[in-house]
Amino acid sequence: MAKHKTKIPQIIIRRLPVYYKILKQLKSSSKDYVSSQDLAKLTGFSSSLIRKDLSYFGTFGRKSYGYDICCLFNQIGQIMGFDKQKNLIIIGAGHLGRALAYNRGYQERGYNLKAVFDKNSKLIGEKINNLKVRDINDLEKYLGNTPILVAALTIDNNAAQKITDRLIAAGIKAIWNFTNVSLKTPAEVLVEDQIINQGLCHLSCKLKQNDCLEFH
Amino acid sequence: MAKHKTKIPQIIIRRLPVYYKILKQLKSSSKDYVSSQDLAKLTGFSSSLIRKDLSYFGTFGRKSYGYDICCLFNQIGQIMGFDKQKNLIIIGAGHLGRALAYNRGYQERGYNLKAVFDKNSKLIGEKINNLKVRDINDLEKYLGNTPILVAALTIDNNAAQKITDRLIAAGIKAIWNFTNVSLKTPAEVLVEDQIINQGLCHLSCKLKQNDCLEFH
DNA sequence: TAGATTGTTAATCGATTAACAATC
DNA sequence: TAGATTGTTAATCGATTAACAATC
Repeated sequence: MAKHKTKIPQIIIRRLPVYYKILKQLKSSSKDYVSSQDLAKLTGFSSSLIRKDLSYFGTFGRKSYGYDICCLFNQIGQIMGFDKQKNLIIIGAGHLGRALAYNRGYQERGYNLKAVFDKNSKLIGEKINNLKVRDINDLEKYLGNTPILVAALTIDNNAAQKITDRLIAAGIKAIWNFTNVSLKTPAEVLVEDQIINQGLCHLSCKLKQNDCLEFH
Repeated sequence: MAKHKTKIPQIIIRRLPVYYKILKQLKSSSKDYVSSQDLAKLTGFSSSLIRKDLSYFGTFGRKSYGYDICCLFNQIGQIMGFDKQKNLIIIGAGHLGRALAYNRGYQERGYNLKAVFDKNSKLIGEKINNLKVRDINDLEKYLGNTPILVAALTIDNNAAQKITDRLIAAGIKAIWNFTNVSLKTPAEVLVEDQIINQGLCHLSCKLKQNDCLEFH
């Protein structure tokens, strides 16, 4: 796989999971190769764009055959770093934290869910998907003993920045942020905002444009 | 508010919720006006882009003052259709469906959560956030009696397309899709894919670029 | 071979930024 | 008034598409 000194454009990063998902489906089909035209039909992107995206990382295709499905799947997995193990914790054992604890899809992407934390003493000790809920007061102690890269934040908005500061002080490298707070972090700490309600905003906006909102 | 015959570009639609969120925060501050420069600092977009975006919908600003915070907040809410009531149901009372049932943020955007459905007889009748879980077999009957615009889909992948077909046959106009399936729908039915694991993909990709994955 | 399909270049399209007249 | 800030135009930048030589 070609290594790049320059950063991968954000816009390509956003398409990689789409390719990955389609290729995963194709893996269980009888075909070995897929052309950029086939991928265009399945992704909605143009075949030209797909070839351009893929050529950004190296030359994966075989002229007149297309792309080896398994090979490309693995390559894209590697480009996204799925072959590297990443330990993950969840902060907040509420409804959303709980749903995340049951999320499938960690392993496939190289994530290991290691712990769930909460401040509510009624929840501490409870088992969620075989993980004991830990006391948030033990956060620093835990992080001192276990190398954790990523923390999912599913807590109240008003506690978000405080916990973020503690996580960063304890060496966390990335935050998967489900709160509505725009977290302040040093440049080297990654934040991925996962705003659930954004989907509702987009739908509302598009429903309005389709004139579906007039008589409701 | 200026009405447009042409569609709002997707890229602007994606920024509207960001403006909305920031303006909501500003509303509870002591200021009445906000300049495009202030908004630039808060959103990360350039002031030029912000003025351009807003001018797309009309002229909201006041030269030398900036934008009236409350007025702009309401305008953007209207542009996104938040002033119109939209009934919503959730299909699937698993961990994710449950989390969605407890989601705050519906009302503010004009959504009313009306019902939760599941196929599991053990769950049917249970109360989730004051909503009784209904039998999926009663879906058509229910939709025949109650006008519902949007359905959130939090069910198994292998049931997703089948339920989608039933929802569309019963008149649903938009699907908030939490499954991993690329749903096939008629052009006039909106689908908003909310792929939870996409955030994990992006984080992994960026961690790799920051060389955080080497020794884990 | 003839047909298919890649990888890449050049052309096009669209989005962002810079700049500034208008004006509060 | 002088300073601030919008709304808008023109310039720039970046992303997508079209086209095609290379080649399997």
